[in-house]
Amino acid sequence: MSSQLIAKVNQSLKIHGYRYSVLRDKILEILDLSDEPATVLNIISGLAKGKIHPNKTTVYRELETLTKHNIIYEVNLGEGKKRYELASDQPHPHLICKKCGSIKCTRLNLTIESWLSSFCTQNNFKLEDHVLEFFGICQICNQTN
Amino acid sequence: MSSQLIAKVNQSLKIHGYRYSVLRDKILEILDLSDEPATVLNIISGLAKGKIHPNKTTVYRELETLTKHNIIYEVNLGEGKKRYELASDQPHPHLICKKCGSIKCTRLNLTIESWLSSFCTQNNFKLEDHVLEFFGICQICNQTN
DNA sequence: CTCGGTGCAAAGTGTTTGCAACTAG
DNA sequence: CTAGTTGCAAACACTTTGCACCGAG
Repeated sequence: MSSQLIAKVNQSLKIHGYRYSVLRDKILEILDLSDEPATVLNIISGLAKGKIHPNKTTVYRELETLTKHNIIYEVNLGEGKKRYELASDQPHPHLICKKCGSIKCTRLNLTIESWLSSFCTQNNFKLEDHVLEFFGICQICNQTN
Repeated sequence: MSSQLIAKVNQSLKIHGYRYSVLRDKILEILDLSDEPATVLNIISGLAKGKIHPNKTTVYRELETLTKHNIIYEVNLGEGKKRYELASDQPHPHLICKKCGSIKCTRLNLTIESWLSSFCTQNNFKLEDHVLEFFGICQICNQTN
Protein backbone atom coordinates (compact mmCIF):
# COMPACT_ATOMS: atom_id res chain seq x y z
CA MET A 1 0.00 0.00 0.00
CA SER A 2 1.58 3.21 -1.15
CA SER A 3 1.56 6.33 1.00
CA GLN A 4 -1.05 7.64 -1.41
CA LEU A 5 -3.33 4.76 -0.60
CA ILE A 6 -2.74 5.24 3.11
CA ALA A 7 -3.70 8.87 2.67
CA LYS A 8 -6.83 7.73 0.90
CA VAL A 9 -7.72 5.43 3.77
CA ASN A 10 -7.20 8.19 6.29
CA GLN A 11 -9.31 10.49 4.19
CA SER A 12 -12.10 7.93 4.00
CA LEU A 13 -11.99 7.28 7.73
CA LYS A 14 -11.97 10.99 8.48
CA ILE A 15 -15.30 11.32 6.77
CA HIS A 16 -16.67 8.80 9.20
CA GLY A 17 -15.39 10.79 12.16
CA TYR A 18 -12.14 8.98 12.78
CA ARG A 19 -8.97 10.88 13.63
CA TYR A 20 -5.47 10.46 12.39
CA SER A 21 -3.40 7.96 14.32
CA VAL A 22 0.22 6.90 13.91
CA LEU A 23 -0.70 3.41 15.00
CA ARG A 24 -3.22 3.04 12.20
CA ASP A 25 -0.70 4.21 9.62
CA LYS A 26 1.93 1.82 10.88
CA ILE A 27 -0.42 -1.14 10.98
CA LEU A 28 -1.41 -0.54 7.38
CA GLU A 29 2.23 -0.23 6.43
CA ILE A 30 3.08 -3.50 8.14
CA LEU A 31 0.21 -5.32 6.47
CA ASP A 32 1.32 -3.91 3.16
CA LEU A 33 4.90 -5.07 3.55
CA SER A 34 3.98 -8.49 4.86
CA ASP A 35 4.06 -11.26 2.28
CA GLU A 36 1.76 -13.42 4.38
CA PRO A 37 -1.47 -12.57 6.17
CA ALA A 38 -0.24 -11.18 9.49
CA THR A 39 -1.20 -12.33 12.97
CA VAL A 40 -1.72 -9.87 15.81
CA LEU A 41 1.65 -10.96 17.14
CA ASN A 42 3.27 -10.27 13.78
CA ILE A 43 1.79 -6.80 13.84
CA ILE A 44 2.89 -6.07 17.39
CA SER A 45 6.42 -7.25 16.57
CA GLY A 46 6.45 -5.09 13.49
CA LEU A 47 5.36 -2.10 15.50
CA ALA A 48 8.04 -2.81 18.11
CA LYS A 49 10.70 -2.62 15.40
CA GLY A 50 9.42 0.89 14.72
CA LYS A 51 9.71 1.70 18.43
CA ILE A 52 5.96 1.65 18.86
CA HIS A 53 4.74 -0.31 21.85
CA PRO A 54 0.97 -0.05 21.97
CA ASN A 55 -1.19 -2.07 24.26
CA LYS A 56 -2.44 -5.30 22.75
CA THR A 57 -6.02 -4.17 23.28
CA THR A 58 -5.40 -1.07 21.22
CA VAL A 59 -4.13 -3.16 18.34
CA TYR A 60 -7.15 -5.45 18.50
CA ARG A 61 -9.41 -2.42 18.49
CA GLU A 62 -7.65 -0.83 15.57
CA LEU A 63 -7.91 -4.05 13.58
CA GLU A 64 -11.60 -4.18 14.41
CA THR A 65 -12.09 -0.65 13.12
CA LEU A 66 -10.17 -1.30 9.92
CA THR A 67 -12.08 -4.54 9.34
CA LYS A 68 -15.42 -2.86 9.91
CA HIS A 69 -14.62 -0.32 7.22
CA ASN A 70 -13.41 -2.96 4.77
CA ILE A 71 -9.88 -1.61 4.72
CA ILE A 72 -8.49 -4.95 5.84
CA TYR A 73 -10.05 -8.37 6.21
CA GLU A 74 -9.62 -11.37 8.43
CA VAL A 75 -8.01 -14.55 7.17
CA ASN A 76 -8.68 -17.70 9.12
CA LEU A 77 -6.45 -20.69 8.52
CA GLY A 78 -7.80 -22.81 11.33
CA GLU A 79 -4.95 -21.97 13.66
CA GLY A 80 -7.16 -20.71 16.46
CA LYS A 81 -6.16 -17.14 15.78
CA LYS A 82 -6.89 -14.53 13.18
CA ARG A 83 -4.69 -13.13 10.46
CA TYR A 84 -5.18 -9.93 8.52
CA GLU A 85 -4.64 -8.77 4.96
CA LEU A 86 -5.18 -5.51 3.16
CA ALA A 87 -8.51 -5.43 1.37
CA SER A 88 -6.78 -3.81 -1.59
CA ASP A 89 -5.55 -7.33 -2.24
CA GLN A 90 -8.72 -9.15 -3.27
CA PRO A 91 -9.59 -12.22 -1.22
CA HIS A 92 -7.61 -15.08 -2.71
CA PRO A 93 -6.54 -18.64 -2.03
CA HIS A 94 -3.42 -19.34 0.03
CA LEU A 95 -1.05 -22.24 -0.37
CA ILE A 96 -0.07 -23.25 3.14
CA CYS A 97 2.90 -25.58 3.50
CA LYS A 98 2.39 -28.21 6.19
CA LYS A 99 6.12 -28.63 6.52
CA CYS A 100 7.67 -25.18 6.72
CA GLY A 101 4.48 -23.25 7.45
CA SER A 102 4.97 -20.81 4.60
CA ILE A 103 1.85 -19.12 3.29
CA LYS A 104 1.81 -18.13 -0.35
CA CYS A 105 -0.85 -15.82 -1.69
CA THR A 106 -2.27 -16.75 -5.10
CA ARG A 107 -4.72 -15.23 -7.55
CA LEU A 108 -8.13 -16.45 -8.51
CA ASN A 109 -8.65 -17.01 -12.21
CA LEU A 110 -11.66 -16.92 -14.49
CA THR A 111 -12.19 -20.65 -14.38
CA ILE A 112 -12.66 -20.80 -10.66
CA GLU A 113 -14.57 -17.54 -10.49
CA SER A 114 -17.14 -18.78 -12.97
CA TRP A 115 -17.30 -22.12 -11.20
CA LEU A 116 -17.92 -20.32 -7.90
CA SER A 117 -20.81 -18.32 -9.24
CA SER A 118 -22.45 -21.19 -11.10
CA PHE A 119 -22.00 -23.50 -8.13
CA CYS A 120 -23.73 -21.06 -5.82
CA THR A 121 -26.49 -20.37 -8.34
CA GLN A 122 -27.14 -24.10 -8.58
CA ASN A 123 -27.48 -24.21 -4.82
CA ASN A 124 -29.73 -21.15 -4.69
CA PHE A 125 -27.14 -19.46 -2.58
CA LYS A 126 -26.36 -15.74 -2.78
CA LEU A 127 -22.59 -15.73 -2.48
CA GLU A 128 -20.96 -12.88 -0.57
CA ASP A 129 -17.60 -14.17 0.60
CA HIS A 130 -15.62 -17.31 0.11
CA VAL A 131 -12.65 -18.99 1.66
CA LEU A 132 -10.35 -21.16 -0.41
CA GLU A 133 -7.31 -22.52 1.36
CA PHE A 134 -4.94 -25.21 0.21
CA PHE A 135 -2.76 -27.23 2.55
CA GLY A 136 0.11 -29.34 1.32
CA ILE A 137 3.82 -29.24 0.56
CA CYS A 138 5.37 -26.21 -1.08
CA GLN A 139 7.81 -26.33 -3.95
CA ILE A 140 10.86 -25.72 -1.81
CA CYS A 141 10.04 -28.38 0.77
CA ASN A 142 9.22 -30.76 -2.02
CA GLN A 143 12.65 -30.31 -3.58
CA THR A 144 14.73 -30.36 -0.45
CA ASN A 145 12.59 -33.31 0.61
CA MET B 1 -22.82 -43.83 9.98
CA SER B 2 -24.52 -47.18 10.39
CA SER B 3 -23.95 -49.39 13.42
CA GLN B 4 -21.86 -51.52 11.10
CA LEU B 5 -19.54 -48.64 10.42
CA ILE B 6 -19.32 -47.84 14.10
CA ALA B 7 -18.37 -51.47 14.70
CA LYS B 8 -15.71 -51.10 12.03
CA VAL B 9 -14.30 -48.02 13.72
CA ASN B 10 -14.20 -49.78 17.08
CA GLN B 11 -12.50 -52.76 15.46
CA SER B 12 -9.91 -50.52 13.87
CA LEU B 13 -9.24 -48.66 17.09
CA LYS B 14 -9.00 -51.92 19.04
CA ILE B 15 -6.07 -52.95 16.88
CA HIS B 16 -4.31 -49.81 17.98
CA GLY B 17 -4.87 -50.67 21.62
CA TYR B 18 -7.96 -48.59 22.27
CA ARG B 19 -10.80 -49.98 24.34
CA TYR B 20 -14.51 -49.83 23.78
CA SER B 21 -16.20 -46.74 25.17
CA VAL B 22 -19.85 -45.76 25.20
CA LEU B 23 -18.83 -42.15 24.86
CA ARG B 24 -16.97 -42.81 21.63
CA ASP B 25 -19.95 -44.66 20.16
CA LYS B 26 -22.33 -41.88 21.09
CA ILE B 27 -20.11 -39.14 19.72
CA LEU B 28 -19.89 -40.94 16.39
CA GLU B 29 -23.65 -41.40 16.40
CA ILE B 30 -24.21 -37.71 17.10
CA LEU B 31 -21.82 -36.66 14.34
CA ASP B 32 -23.58 -39.02 11.98
CA LEU B 33 -27.02 -37.65 12.74
CA SER B 34 -25.95 -34.02 12.64
CA ASP B 35 -26.67 -32.25 9.38
CA GLU B 36 -24.05 -29.60 10.13
CA PRO B 37 -20.49 -29.96 11.33
CA ALA B 38 -20.90 -30.15 15.11
CA THR B 39 -19.26 -27.98 17.73
CA VAL B 40 -18.06 -29.40 21.03
CA LEU B 41 -21.10 -27.78 22.62
CA ASN B 42 -23.40 -29.48 20.10
CA ILE B 43 -21.83 -32.78 20.98
CA ILE B 44 -22.11 -32.26 24.72
CA SER B 45 -25.76 -31.24 24.34
CA GLY B 46 -26.42 -34.30 22.20
CA LEU B 47 -24.81 -36.51 24.82
CA ALA B 48 -26.89 -34.85 27.53
CA LYS B 49 -30.07 -35.81 25.69
CA GLY B 50 -28.87 -39.40 25.93
CA LYS B 51 -28.33 -38.93 29.67
CA ILE B 52 -24.57 -38.92 29.25
CA HIS B 53 -22.79 -36.12 31.09
CA PRO B 54 -19.09 -36.48 30.50
CA ASN B 55 -16.52 -33.93 31.48
CA LYS B 56 -15.73 -31.45 28.75
CA THR B 57 -12.09 -32.49 28.85
CA THR B 58 -13.05 -36.06 28.12
CA VAL B 59 -14.97 -35.00 25.04
CA TYR B 60 -12.06 -32.92 23.79
CA ARG B 61 -9.74 -35.87 24.31
CA GLU B 62 -12.05 -38.25 22.51
CA LEU B 63 -12.32 -35.88 19.56
CA GLU B 64 -8.55 -35.66 19.50
CA THR B 65 -8.25 -39.43 19.36
CA LEU B 66 -10.83 -39.77 16.60
CA THR B 67 -9.19 -37.00 14.60
CA LYS B 68 -5.75 -38.55 14.98
CA HIS B 69 -7.05 -41.79 13.52
CA ASN B 70 -8.83 -40.05 10.65
CA ILE B 71 -12.24 -41.16 11.78
CA ILE B 72 -13.45 -37.60 12.01
CA TYR B 73 -11.97 -34.31 10.89
CA GLU B 74 -11.99 -30.74 12.03
CA VAL B 75 -13.94 -28.07 10.20
CA ASN B 76 -12.96 -24.48 10.80
CA LEU B 77 -15.35 -21.76 9.77
CA GLY B 78 -13.49 -18.90 11.41
CA GLU B 79 -15.75 -18.81 14.43
CA GLY B 80 -12.96 -19.18 16.94
CA LYS B 81 -13.97 -22.74 17.67
CA LYS B 82 -13.73 -26.08 15.97
CA ARG B 83 -16.43 -28.19 14.39
CA TYR B 84 -16.27 -31.85 13.55
CA GLU B 85 -17.53 -34.09 10.78
CA LEU B 86 -17.28 -37.80 10.06
CA ALA B 87 -14.43 -38.59 7.74
CA SER B 88 -16.71 -41.01 5.89
CA ASP B 89 -18.17 -37.82 4.42
CA GLN B 90 -15.41 -36.56 2.17
CA PRO B 91 -14.22 -33.02 2.86
CA HIS B 92 -16.59 -30.73 1.02
CA PRO B 93 -17.63 -27.08 0.72
CA HIS B 94 -20.21 -25.63 3.09
CA LEU B 95 -22.70 -22.90 2.34
CA ILE B 96 -22.89 -20.78 5.46
CA CYS B 97 -25.77 -18.33 5.73
CA LYS B 98 -24.76 -15.01 7.22
CA LYS B 99 -28.33 -14.34 8.27
CA CYS B 100 -29.67 -17.48 9.90
CA GLY B 101 -26.34 -19.18 10.45
CA SER B 102 -27.37 -22.40 8.74
CA ILE B 103 -24.58 -24.54 7.35
CA LYS B 104 -25.35 -26.66 4.32
CA CYS B 105 -22.98 -29.40 3.22
CA THR B 106 -22.42 -29.68 -0.52
CA ARG B 107 -20.53 -32.02 -2.80
CA LEU B 108 -17.49 -31.32 -4.86
CA ASN B 109 -17.85 -32.04 -8.56
CA LEU B 110 -15.45 -32.96 -11.31
CA THR B 111 -15.09 -29.39 -12.54
CA ILE B 112 -13.76 -28.08 -9.29
CA GLU B 113 -11.71 -31.17 -8.53
CA SER B 114 -9.85 -30.90 -11.80
CA TRP B 115 -9.42 -27.17 -11.28
CA LEU B 116 -7.98 -27.82 -7.84
CA SER B 117 -5.39 -30.25 -9.08
CA SER B 118 -4.35 -28.20 -12.09
CA PHE B 119 -4.21 -25.03 -10.00
CA CYS B 120 -1.87 -26.66 -7.52
CA THR B 121 0.25 -28.21 -10.24
CA GLN B 122 0.67 -24.78 -11.82
CA ASN B 123 1.88 -23.48 -8.49
CA ASN B 124 4.22 -26.41 -7.91
CA PHE B 125 2.26 -27.25 -4.80
CA LYS B 126 1.61 -30.80 -3.62
CA LEU B 127 -1.98 -30.58 -2.45
CA GLU B 128 -3.00 -32.60 0.58
CA ASP B 129 -6.06 -30.89 2.02
CA HIS B 130 -8.23 -28.01 1.04
CA VAL B 131 -10.84 -25.81 2.61
CA LEU B 132 -13.63 -24.33 0.53
CA GLU B 133 -16.25 -22.35 2.40
CA PHE B 134 -18.91 -20.06 1.03
CA PHE B 135 -20.55 -17.30 3.03
CA GLY B 136 -23.69 -15.56 1.89
CA ILE B 137 -27.48 -15.77 2.07
CA CYS B 138 -29.27 -19.09 1.89
CA GLN B 139 -32.32 -19.79 -0.24
CA ILE B 140 -34.76 -19.55 2.66
CA CYS B 141 -33.48 -16.23 3.99
CA ASN B 142 -33.40 -14.89 0.46
CA GLN B 143 -37.10 -15.70 -0.05
CA THR B 144 -38.47 -14.64 3.33
CA ASN B 145 -36.76 -11.32 3.13
C1' DC C 1 -2.34 -56.01 36.66
C1' DT C 2 -1.98 -52.68 32.76
C1' DC C 3 -3.01 -49.21 30.30
C1' DG C 4 -6.77 -46.70 28.32
C1' DG C 5 -10.88 -43.91 29.85
C1' DT C 6 -12.60 -40.37 32.83
C1' DG C 7 -13.19 -36.28 36.08
C1' DC C 8 -11.59 -32.17 38.17
C1' DA C 9 -8.86 -28.18 38.82
C1' DA C 10 -5.82 -25.23 36.82
C1' DA C 11 -3.34 -23.23 33.24
C1' DG C 12 -2.88 -21.52 28.43
C1' DT C 13 -4.06 -18.82 24.30
C1' DG C 14 -6.37 -15.54 21.73
C1' DT C 15 -9.75 -12.01 22.14
C1' DT C 16 -13.13 -8.74 24.22
C1' DT C 17 -15.04 -5.45 27.77
C1' DG C 18 -15.26 -1.74 31.24
C1' DC C 19 -13.39 2.26 32.78
C1' DA C 20 -10.57 6.17 33.17
C1' DA C 21 -7.11 9.24 31.21
C1' DC C 22 -5.37 11.48 27.06
C1' DT C 23 -5.60 14.30 22.87
C1' DA C 24 -6.63 15.63 17.81
C1' DG C 25 -9.61 18.71 15.69
C1' DC D 1 -15.15 20.91 24.57
C1' DT D 2 -16.28 16.51 22.09
C1' DA D 3 -15.58 12.33 20.63
C1' DG D 4 -12.03 9.33 19.00
C1' DT D 5 -7.64 7.04 20.88
C1' DT D 6 -5.08 4.57 24.23
C1' DG D 7 -3.67 1.80 28.44
C1' DC D 8 -4.63 -1.34 32.10
C1' DA D 9 -6.94 -4.84 34.51
C1' DA D 10 -10.21 -8.11 34.29
C1' DA D 11 -13.31 -11.03 32.06
C1' DC D 12 -14.27 -14.37 28.33
C1' DA D 13 -14.46 -18.37 25.21
C1' DC D 14 -12.34 -22.28 23.77
C1' DT D 15 -8.89 -25.66 24.46
C1' DT D 16 -5.08 -28.14 26.75
C1' DT D 17 -2.40 -30.12 30.74
C1' DG D 18 -1.39 -32.45 35.12
C1' DC D 19 -2.74 -35.61 38.28
C1' DA D 20 -5.46 -39.08 40.44
C1' DC D 21 -8.80 -42.70 40.20
C1' DC D 22 -11.67 -46.02 37.80
C1' DG D 23 -12.38 -50.09 35.09
C1' DA D 24 -12.18 -53.01 30.55
C1' DG D 25 -9.61 -56.76 28.95
